[in-house]
Amino acid sequence: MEQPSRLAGTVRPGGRTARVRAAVLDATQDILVEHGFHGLTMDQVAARAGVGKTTVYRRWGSTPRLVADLMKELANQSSPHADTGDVECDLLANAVSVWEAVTDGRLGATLQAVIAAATCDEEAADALRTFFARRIEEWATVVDLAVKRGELPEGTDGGELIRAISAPLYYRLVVTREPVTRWDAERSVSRTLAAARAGAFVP
Amino acid sequence: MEQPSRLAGTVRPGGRTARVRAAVLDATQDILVEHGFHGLTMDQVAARAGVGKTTVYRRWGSTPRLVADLMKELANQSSPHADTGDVECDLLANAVSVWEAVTDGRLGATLQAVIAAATCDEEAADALRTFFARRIEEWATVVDLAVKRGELPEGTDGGELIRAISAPLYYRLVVTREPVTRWDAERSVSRTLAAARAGAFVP
DNA sequence: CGGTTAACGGGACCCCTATCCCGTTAGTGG
DNA sequence: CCACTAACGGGATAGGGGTCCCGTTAACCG
Repeated sequence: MEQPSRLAGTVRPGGRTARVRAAVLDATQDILVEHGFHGLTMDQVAARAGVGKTTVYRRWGSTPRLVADLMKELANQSSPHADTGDVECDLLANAVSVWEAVTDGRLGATLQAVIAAATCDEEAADALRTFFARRIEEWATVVDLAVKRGELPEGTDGGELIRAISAPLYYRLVVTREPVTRWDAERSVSRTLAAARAGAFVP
Repeated sequence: MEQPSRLAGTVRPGGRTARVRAAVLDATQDILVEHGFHGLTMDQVAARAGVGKTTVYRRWGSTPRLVADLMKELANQSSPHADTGDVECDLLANAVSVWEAVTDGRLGATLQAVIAAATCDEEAADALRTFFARRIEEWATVVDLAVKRGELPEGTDGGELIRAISAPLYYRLVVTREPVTRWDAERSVSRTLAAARAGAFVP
């Protein structure tokens, strides 16, 4: 149930271990797409990945921790954003990437699974917090640059602005469960930008 | 597993049935507060409510449907909002009521449970959609009144404005899992209002 | 290339949860 | 007040997910 102790003996991160990890994480994502988080069992993951059930339990312990590990893996594949020199373009790129992530079957299913897992597992919640903290921080830089260029008021809080852009999209996805369209992404950008230009993001 | 057929024979909504329903829903909420949705089992609900396990299965069938029913019950207790004659006041009241709902142990636990249940059960998802659709519609009226008074631009979309106010709060609660404060509620109002005054909510 | 041992795999076991059967209780209508 | 039956309750059963034990495999190191 615990991650195996790394204190006694030597670690072996070599070939087989890495192969097993990849197979298990892949199988997990497949099952999430097909059955969602509620339909994810250690049993199925093991069978699908072609590994022993015991192995999955030993290394991950539970489905929430499995999903948390998957999220950490995806967090590392974070694609760097473009900096076009125009805030509206940059922020639209951000909103659209959120929309795509949420719409895309594979990534969307994983995101929703982590959100579900986070409600019952602190490790999954941490993975989620870390993931978004990093994403927000990355995108906040384009706001800072826009402030330097004079496109937005001095002192505009970049992190809060980025949050404000994706919030309506996730709100529709998870809370009100309304369809999320590209149109929603575009409107969120223009609305948030209107508030920002009016100085609403300056504390 | 199905709701018992109401076609053959007579329905008996009288004393005992209503008492059982109330006891079960109460027990459900208690368990949600203590253990969350993942720790909710039909067994515990039955035991806690002091009713037969069979009864709970017969009338609700699963925990997501139990939670969905609880949500419908709470939706009917929807408290009407005040209309102070000042948009900012009204919207602040809205944001604060969301903040309180999310912060309050009992209601907050239930809300998060329904959100979790909605990811794996269509009935729970429906309950959620219905609940929010109604709430949004109710509060949208204060926006319409403000437009009539000339406080906001003609054509402002009330529903979207209300969504925009609560979105950041739920976003923090469910997605980024950051703490939600009254300060967040206040900022959300002022930012959304700034965008609205700039005409960002006029299609 | 061969010994050492971390890591994996198969299968038996166990507990918890869902389901079923049937006897009992108590609303309902006359 | 009585017959009727919808709805409830207890207990026995079964199925599936999780745990454990121990033999096997293959990475690491000299």
